[in-house]
Amino acid sequence: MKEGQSSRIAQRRAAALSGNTPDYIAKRNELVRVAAEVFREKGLAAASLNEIASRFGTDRASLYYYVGSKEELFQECITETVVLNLQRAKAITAQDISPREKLRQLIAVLINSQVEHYPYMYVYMQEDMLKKPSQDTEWTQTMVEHTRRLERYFIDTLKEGVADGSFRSDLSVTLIANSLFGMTQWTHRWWLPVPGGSRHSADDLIKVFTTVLLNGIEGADA
Amino acid sequence: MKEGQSSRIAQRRAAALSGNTPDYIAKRNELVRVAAEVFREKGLAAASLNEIASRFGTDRASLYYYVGSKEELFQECITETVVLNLQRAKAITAQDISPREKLRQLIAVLINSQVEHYPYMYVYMQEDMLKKPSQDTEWTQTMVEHTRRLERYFIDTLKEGVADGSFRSDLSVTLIANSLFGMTQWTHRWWLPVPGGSRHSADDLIKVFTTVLLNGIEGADA
DNA sequence: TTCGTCGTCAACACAAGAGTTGGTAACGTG
DNA sequence: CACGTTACCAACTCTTGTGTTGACGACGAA
Repeated sequence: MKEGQSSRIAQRRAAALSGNTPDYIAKRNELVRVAAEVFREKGLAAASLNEIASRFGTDRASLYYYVGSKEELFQECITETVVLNLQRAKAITAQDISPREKLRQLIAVLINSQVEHYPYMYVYMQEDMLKKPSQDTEWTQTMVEHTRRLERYFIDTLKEGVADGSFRSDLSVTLIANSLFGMTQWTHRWWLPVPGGSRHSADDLIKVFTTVLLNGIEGADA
Repeated sequence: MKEGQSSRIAQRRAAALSGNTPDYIAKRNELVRVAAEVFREKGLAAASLNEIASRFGTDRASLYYYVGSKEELFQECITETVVLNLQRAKAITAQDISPREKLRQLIAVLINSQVEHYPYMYVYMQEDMLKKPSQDTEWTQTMVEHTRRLERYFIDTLKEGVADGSFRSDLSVTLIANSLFGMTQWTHRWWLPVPGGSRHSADDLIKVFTTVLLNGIEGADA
């Protein structure tokens, strides 16, 4: 398919999309949801449109009535959640509360976003954005930028805590931030945020992560 | 290719392998090294034998003189390192030292293995073993088993520390172990263990991870 | 020099998957 | 009931990638 042209199915898709009918939108969202599940299970490359279509209860060709390409489907899975997380982090750091409380809330954002948008965030975690300098599309750029900004909120909060004496100053804030991301993001490998998926709740994770990070496991029983 | 049969190239490969010539072994190892790099950059599914062969400086068909399949190549990248880690963890926990010191050494094992066997461990990190219940091969089973055993050494050490009062008892040791794995394994996303790859050394990471985990960031400057 | 094996590769067969086409059946609306 | 829209799909093309074949030059040993 050439640059400016669009296939017939693309035209009909555009028409349906601009028509703004609730049914169409709803079904498209449902498709994205199903796709995200498959992406999570298989990874981007190994997930086939055949399987997605099958689980969606329709034919592979029909997917193109809702979405232009596999890549678009993947991107749909991610963008919304990332942007939302960014907004939340911004709101949290803007509050007039202690760095410790900010950090607690920031950690909660990461964990909760996995619950709320399950399985969207899983997809994002698995596909390494930094690993794709080759595909230097505008979308990729934006996502990398968003990730950096999110990281920034954590680092700024840590620095704030170091400045006011809440946090010790002999450890690199960058390394601490990465420790923190490690704890929270790695959950995608062992924790299923669905009822019955794990014997630990989201609150359990938030409690342990914040406790370990803020107080360490050496403290006396609280 | 049918079950018991083997292609001609497979026969010649077997012959070369049993011949035990140092040159052949060395070149095969070099191939595995190159393949691991590509796997790390692209992921298993997206890495093509074409690219691996190209970087290896030969034709794709020639790869089959050294290795039977893409999957075999992938498995070669992983097994050795995992087994070595397991041995080290066993030796560490068998020592007559404090749980704290055991934990410190265990963390060092994880980080150092990333340095020594870079980029092998990266590959292992990216391909989720637990995500492959479909391909229930013997090798997969073994790897899952090894992973569990490694986890066991960490959990046992944590329990030991809880028992002797070194560690607080109100946090799930499972969750703590997973926090710890998160910190260390997530490094594959932001840290390059090569000279000039990062401004943080392996020892920097080990120090911060152990400090954060054992003492927490709230302690006074040590 | 002759012969074998070593490492290589051009060329092929085969499979899987992405994206497109040109329809069609169903269904609501005039 | 006629008609347009909606959602769908059988069947195709095209691309990419894996694994195999058969042969060929190089090089060392007899």
